Amino acid sequence: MTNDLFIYNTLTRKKEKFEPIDPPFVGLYACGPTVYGDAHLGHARQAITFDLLFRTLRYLDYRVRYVRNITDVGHLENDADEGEDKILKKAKLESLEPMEVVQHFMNRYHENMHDLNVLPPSIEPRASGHIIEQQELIRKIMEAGYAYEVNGSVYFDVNHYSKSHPYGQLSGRKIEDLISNTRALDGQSEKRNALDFALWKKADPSHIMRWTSEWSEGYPGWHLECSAMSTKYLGMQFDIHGGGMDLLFPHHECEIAQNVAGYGKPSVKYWMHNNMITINGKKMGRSLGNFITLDQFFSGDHQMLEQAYAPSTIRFFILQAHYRSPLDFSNEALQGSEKGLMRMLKAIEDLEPIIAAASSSIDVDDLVSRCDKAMKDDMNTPVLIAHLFDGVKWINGLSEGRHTITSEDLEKLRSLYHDYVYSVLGLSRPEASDPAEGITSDLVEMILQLRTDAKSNRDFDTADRIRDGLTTLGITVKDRKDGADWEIN
RNA sequence: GGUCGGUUUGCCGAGUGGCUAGGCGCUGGUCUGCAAAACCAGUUACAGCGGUUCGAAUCCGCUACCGACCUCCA
Repeated sequence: MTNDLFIYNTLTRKKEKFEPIDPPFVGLYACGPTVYGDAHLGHARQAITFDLLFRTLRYLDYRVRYVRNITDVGHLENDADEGEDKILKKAKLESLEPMEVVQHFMNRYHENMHDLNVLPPSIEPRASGHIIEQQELIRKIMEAGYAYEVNGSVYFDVNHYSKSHPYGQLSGRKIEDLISNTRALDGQSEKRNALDFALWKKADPSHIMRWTSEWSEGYPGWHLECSAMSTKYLGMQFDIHGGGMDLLFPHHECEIAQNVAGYGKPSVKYWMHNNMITINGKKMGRSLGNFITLDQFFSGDHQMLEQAYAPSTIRFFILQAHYRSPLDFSNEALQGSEKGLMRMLKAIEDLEPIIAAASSSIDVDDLVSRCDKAMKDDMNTPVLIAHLFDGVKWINGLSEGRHTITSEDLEKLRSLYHDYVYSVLGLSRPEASDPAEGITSDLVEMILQLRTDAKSNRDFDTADRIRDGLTTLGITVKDRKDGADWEIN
């Protein structure tokens, strides 16, 4: 089995063999959320995609430093807004300190990520904590001659830069097309060219989030933080930079330009982008207002949701599509994922009591290598999951005596599911967190024992009355040969 | 308008020039006092029209429709 992982590099538009700059170390950076609102399904996809990559790389024995930032400053509403950023706008609205808003939504984001079994990154830097580094980078870019100051604001000179460097390579754009298609917005008169983007913005008097600098009291432009923080923690050259496809242009394109202008060469070897979640065929996003937050999914409290969905169901739903394909939300699809996940998890539990035999009637090695191949093919989780479901059929066959397995193969099969389902895919059985759950459980067990006794006395009236009573309470009884299982609906 | 991508069976979604993706649903069956659950089996599609090929859903062209980005966005 080789260790060759292939990943799709947006920069070259090809799947490439992953070769770290300094093996076994891997530097991974992914653009995290802007914390001015609750996280929605799209944020989950971004986080899960790069969590999956983080887990996959670790599974392949790489030593990974994963940096995922928190944007807590500097995202301009648009250039015409003259100094009011999103954080600040929300803060005014709710009469809170900007940092309080940031803290609030950051905490909630962390809770959501925990629920989704997204591992904490190695470092989670915040833009507001790296103003010095960002200013440093602005100076470097100015020294190199690729930025200019106007009225206390500093802009990147895209036109000048593009004369000696390719601009638009990552997003596949041509500078001429960009020039002819860029909308002329109000308040851009300061810029030499409509394509130029802000590195530093002078704050207007009403703007409370501000820092001092040699140019003005102001705040950094929104592309700058990722350039500054990624290189601070991962070095001038690092392996992988990820984010949502919607960040490709202009955000990541600008990042490349900033790094080349400031540091002399590009910093990122592989660019990876996850696709969007759609809802009724349209991208789910804050700006469109058509999003469903993760909390709403978990509670079922949204008009479009027919029920609550467990975090692991959401995770499985996302992993059942390839990260570069769009994924359309629907209740039907989510319910399908819920059922499928339960079936998979049940099979893994059923793996435990299986007893080994002298020979195997199933080809475990083949299954292992198919799974391995799927995962190393640009993290093809839908195919991996399809293979794992093939194995589920085998496990059921083993449980029912239709298949046999040697102890060696059984061990392989158990680690296969443990490694892929739990460690790499990061799936888990939805756990009951209600403290009353334990007592409920004991009570139901006790009642069911009475019913089993009644059944063995052929007192089916009593048995049925007990079952009907439990059904009314929302407890489904599932008879086995030697008793009964149950679940709360 | 420009750039890029997509259109797969009831739904969600993989994939490849010739060989059953998978899940859900549905249908049938096994098990069961009955039911449910579980398990097993069945369920063969690739927008339209041309072309290349022994053979295309898979390659090429055109058409239709959809989406993303071009302004903050995961």
